[in-house]
Formats: sequence, C-alpha cells, structure tokens
Amino acid sequence: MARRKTSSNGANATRENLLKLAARIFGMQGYSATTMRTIAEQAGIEAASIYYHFSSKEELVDEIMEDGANRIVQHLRERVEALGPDATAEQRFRAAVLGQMSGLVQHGDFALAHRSLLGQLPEKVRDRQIKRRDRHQKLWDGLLEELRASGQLRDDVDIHLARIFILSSINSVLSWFNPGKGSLERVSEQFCDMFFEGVRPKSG
Amino acid sequence: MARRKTSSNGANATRENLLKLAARIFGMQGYSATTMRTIAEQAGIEAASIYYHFSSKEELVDEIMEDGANRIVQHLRERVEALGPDATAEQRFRAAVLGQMSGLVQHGDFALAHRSLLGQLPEKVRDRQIKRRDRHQKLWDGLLEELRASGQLRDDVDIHLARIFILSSINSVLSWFNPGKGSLERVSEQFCDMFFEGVRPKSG
DNA sequence: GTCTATAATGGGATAGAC
DNA sequence: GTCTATCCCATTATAGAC
Repeated sequence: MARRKTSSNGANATRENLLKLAARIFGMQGYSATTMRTIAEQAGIEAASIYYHFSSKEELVDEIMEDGANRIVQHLRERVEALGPDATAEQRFRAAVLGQMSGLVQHGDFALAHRSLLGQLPEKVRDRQIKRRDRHQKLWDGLLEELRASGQLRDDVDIHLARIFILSSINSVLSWFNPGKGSLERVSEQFCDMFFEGVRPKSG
Repeated sequence: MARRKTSSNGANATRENLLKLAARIFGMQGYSATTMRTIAEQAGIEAASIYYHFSSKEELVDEIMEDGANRIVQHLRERVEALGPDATAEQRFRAAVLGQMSGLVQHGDFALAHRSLLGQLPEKVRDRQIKRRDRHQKLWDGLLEELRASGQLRDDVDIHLARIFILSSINSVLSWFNPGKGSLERVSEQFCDMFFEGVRPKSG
C-alpha cells in the first residue's frame, strides 16, 4: 500500500501489527493517554523497538489516520462502482449507505481511531484529515444531487442538511452496532427507508 | 446547584470560572492532554491554586461531566413541559428536538467536553455517565412511543433505530452549527420534516 | 530487529509562607 | 485564596550493545 522502509519481511509484518494495535488503543484512550509503552506491551516488545519502525509517535498516528480514511473511502467507492453504469441514483445512494457502514465496521479500529483522534492531533496531521473529510462530504453531496436530478429528492430539502442527516446516522453505527446480533443490511435498509419515506404513515 | 465548600463568594466565582474554562479545554484537547497548568494559565492563576477548589483533576472532570449533562437534560425537559398537558405527541417530539439542539448549543463547552471525554475517563466517572445516557435514551424512546400511540409512527419502523436516526442528527449540530449564520429553529424544523415525511416527493 | 540504559522534559499533587 | 518551591513519577526519544 504505502511506502516501505528498506527492511525484511518480518519487519513489515511487525509494522502492520503495530499499526493495528496502536489504532485500537488510540481509539479507546485518545492521543495523549496512549503511550508508546502501552502499544509496545500489547505487541510484546519494548517501547524503544517501535522507533525502528516509526520515527515518532506523531508519524505513527499520522499513518493510522491516513490508512483508516483510505480504507473506508475505498470500500465505499468499490461498493458504488460495482453497480455498473446503469444503476439508478437511488440504487447508488443505497449502496453508498451500506458501503460506508460496512467499511466503518470492517475497519472498526481505524475508524474509531480516526473519529476520536481528529480533534486532538498535531496541527499538520489534523489539517490534512479535515481536507479529506471535506472531499468526502462532496462525494455525498454528489450522490444527493444525482438523487434530485432523478426526481427522488424534494425541492424544498436542503442538500447539505440532508447530507448531515443521513451521514450522522451512518457514522453512528460505530458507537452501537454489534455484528454478533443484527445485520448491517437491515440497519442500512431501515435507515434508507426512513430517509426516503419518513416515519409517518401514508394515511396519517 | 451542587454542594458548595465552606467559603466566601469570591471562591465560588473562581470555582465556576474554572469549571467553564476547564470544560472548554478538556473538550478541545481531551482528558490526558489537558494539564492543570494549562487550565490555571487560562484562569490567570497558578496550577497549585486549583487544588483549593478541586481535590484532583478527576474531581474537576467529574463535575464538568455531571454539570454538562444536567444542564442539557434540564433544558430539554423544560422545553417539552412548557407545552402543557394538551400538546400532541408530535408537538412534544418537535419541542424535544429543538430543545436538545438548543441545549447543546447554549452549553456548548460542557456538551463538547461531555461527548469528547466519555471514552477517556477514569472508570467510576465513565460508568455513571453511561447510566445517565441510557436514561436519556429511554426518555427519547418514550417520546417515540407517544408518537406511535398517536398514529404518527409507522408500524414497521423500529423504535430503537428511529431514536438512533434522529438523535445522531440532533447531536451532530455540536460539530457544525454556527450560531452566526442560520437559526436552530430552521435546522430543527427541516430535520423533523425529513424525519416525518422523508425526502422523496409525494408524487414520485 | 530488539534489547537495556538513560537523558530530558513535563505531568499531578503537596507543603508551607503570605 | 493564592503563591513559590518542590517531590515523585511517567513520558518521548536516543545511544549503543547484541
């Protein structure tokens, strides 16, 4: 995926392992509360050994943020594009909802880390992630404009508010969804149904 | 509001000031990254002086969490109960949506701190706040059940998912709403309209 | 590639003067 | 009620052995 240091295979395996472990711990405890010692302990090595793989705590967290965001956006894009060119706007929208949800859940450690760390980071790392988030929101605005062009979005609905409305719900799965009981497909379908039809009975 | 130490008026003013300042800093930087020295600096005193008002960093953050949650729930309850006993379920629901939103915005520092700190706290403090959140969710489930009893919530809509759906959107205002441009009344109304009617045109 | 040892810094908290 | 001075400990990061 990303650039590698000059090193053997064992080093890269350790590196990947450190990224995953660190993502989980950063996500649970926050940036400052997470120490290099704690990460090292989980990995079964000494803290100093981490510095062979990452030059600093900041570089480690930077890579976690990049990696996490990349994985989820890529997951979402693949799901939408897999529909092919003949899909309707609504089909694409529904695929995007499920796509983002399943991306968040599948890469849960990175997603949790990304969300919980955003506010707490060194400035350079944070600025890059905020720009990335803006691009991601534009992707969603595009999906909603397609929806409007195809006659599935009322004229009096504000696109930005509609995007906030659906994205808040999608992203909330991180805080409560339990893969053991319940399926994401069902959650995604119910959210989309509420989004399109509302909750009020038709013969109210 | 809460218990006071035996002290003069000046002490309580300083204490309140410390709570507010600390809430803002905790909310921005997280629990571990926020130092007693930083809080003291913002308040124009020395770090050691904080310990006259609070016995520890943990007690300080505990009081911020309690205070923040109390303020917002009370604000919401007042808005709903001000409607009187003859209000419809939908009127009560819409008042609750706007009530929670305006509570979050008015007590922004405490609300932000409460949200961003929840995962990072000493166990005892966290457990109490999680129980509080559960009670708050039951309040919303109650509002939704009233809605169903009054025929305004479709039978195939899951109450828990509907609660997550609307609460995620409400709570998101903390991350993006700018009181300078736009009114909460309008946001609340649009969210409620989308929630009840959906975004699809009636003659789709 | 990982270790031990350690440097340099900054954290929470306390003692006691004023 | 706030200060100065200080204790003790944890942190990031480096140096150099293996």
